[in-house]
Amino acid sequence: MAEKLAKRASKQPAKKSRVETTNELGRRERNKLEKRDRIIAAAKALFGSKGFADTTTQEIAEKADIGTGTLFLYAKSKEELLVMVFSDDMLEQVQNAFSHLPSSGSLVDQLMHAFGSMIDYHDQDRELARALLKEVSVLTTPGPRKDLATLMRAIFEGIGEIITKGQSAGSIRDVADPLLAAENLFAIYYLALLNWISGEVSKPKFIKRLRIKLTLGVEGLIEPTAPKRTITARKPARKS
Amino acid sequence: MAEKLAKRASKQPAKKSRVETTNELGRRERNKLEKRDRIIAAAKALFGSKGFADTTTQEIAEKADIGTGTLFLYAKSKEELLVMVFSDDMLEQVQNAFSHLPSSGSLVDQLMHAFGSMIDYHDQDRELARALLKEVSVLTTPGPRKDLATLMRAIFEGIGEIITKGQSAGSIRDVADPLLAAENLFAIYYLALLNWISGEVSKPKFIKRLRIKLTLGVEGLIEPTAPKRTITARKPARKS
DNA sequence: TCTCATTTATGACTGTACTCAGTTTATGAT
DNA sequence: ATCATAAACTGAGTACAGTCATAAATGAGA
Repeated sequence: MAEKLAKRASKQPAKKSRVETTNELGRRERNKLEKRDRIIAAAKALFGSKGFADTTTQEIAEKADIGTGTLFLYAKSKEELLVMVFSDDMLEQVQNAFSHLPSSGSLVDQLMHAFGSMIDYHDQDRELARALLKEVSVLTTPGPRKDLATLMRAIFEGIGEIITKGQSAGSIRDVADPLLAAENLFAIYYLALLNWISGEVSKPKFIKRLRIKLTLGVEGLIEPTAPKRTITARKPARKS
Repeated sequence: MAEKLAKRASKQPAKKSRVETTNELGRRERNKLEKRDRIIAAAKALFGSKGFADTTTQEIAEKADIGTGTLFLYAKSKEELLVMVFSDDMLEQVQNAFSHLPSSGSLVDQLMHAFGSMIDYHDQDRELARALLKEVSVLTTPGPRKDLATLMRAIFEGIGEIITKGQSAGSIRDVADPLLAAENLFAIYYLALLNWISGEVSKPKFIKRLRIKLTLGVEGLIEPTAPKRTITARKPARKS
């Protein structure tokens, strides 16, 4: 749930300034928001029951009680609509995943808890997840781009926090930039997810393997006795 | 170049056994192969000149001198055709990237060389790369699946070899499974690539950041003084 | 209240990916 | 050669995402 009302509330509310009788939005904005909600609700319902591919934009428009063309004022394409519909959901899911972490357990355990929760989410509807991940992997339109950026920030901050906890507990190096490390660990998760959702491996196998990969990602590849780390990129002698 | 002739040569050549006048394939198979080549050539040319979105399947069929319907006997969809067309190219590119690695240079330097070469490849035509990566990220149909699997194996083996070299040189831990590590490092590359191709960051920034991320990935997050590594997943006390 | 400009909505229409019923072509057997 | 069977091909037709010219709704100013 949580419909996120005041989303694209306004570009410029122009100049209703001065007396401003109502703090609320004008009829225009209210209608638009309400219509947007109807569209999202209709699309979510249909995608859920018939699947993404088998749902036509006509059907969505009909169910949302708007004209066929109107739909495309709210989403530039069917795919963008898909992202629009589920980005709220996913954000909520992510916040949920990071909010009740097991206070005990290793760094990897904590990561697995968070990722596991996201995995379960996608596992609810594999077909939909496939369509969604495909769309989300390469985004060009600014609307969904922004939504995804928000989602990613939430994820990276969540992971970053786990890492920071590990740092203050002493098991994690301080030089490791938590945000950067978060991106790396997420990358490991994401690619494993894509592979899983594409259908080759079973869920338990995927999860087991993910844990091993994350462990390796956390521990690194270098010999513990090897020379100290260099966090800034180091340019070789010279060339080109 | 390199058209990879004997690809999907045959399922079961039935039973031309016995006398077998020609070691070569029958007219049927030859026609099919030749047609496939024409299709790939036509598609590649058109995608290159007009872009993926602006090329119609009609045009491709026309240029390949086949009927509109015939095209879809060779590729289930326009997207699958795209993957078909470029998976050969990419494999070649990858083999090239890993074949002349700088013999000197750190592990990260070597990785950057290989990935850099792939990045340049995608940089030739961003629009096409976007379409391709989007399609490749989530694959369901078996044809492209197999092609991608081949590609990935080549990549993982290439990276794996770099890692193995590092192991025998002593800087890399022996317990680290090279294949697993390769997957992790590739994941870091791939997500950065997706982010770049989606248009947010500039190429130099992307490359610089990638190097830092890979360095972090190689060095890991744990305090060098921390307890020894556990490569097998370790189950917590109990729960659920 | 009545303009009038601007924003939002609409559905008939268009372009195109993909299908399918019918046709052609190759092949092995006689 | 001739036939029977199966494999491969074909393009007219279909379904549907997305467009666009026109219409309705809204709100600001008079």
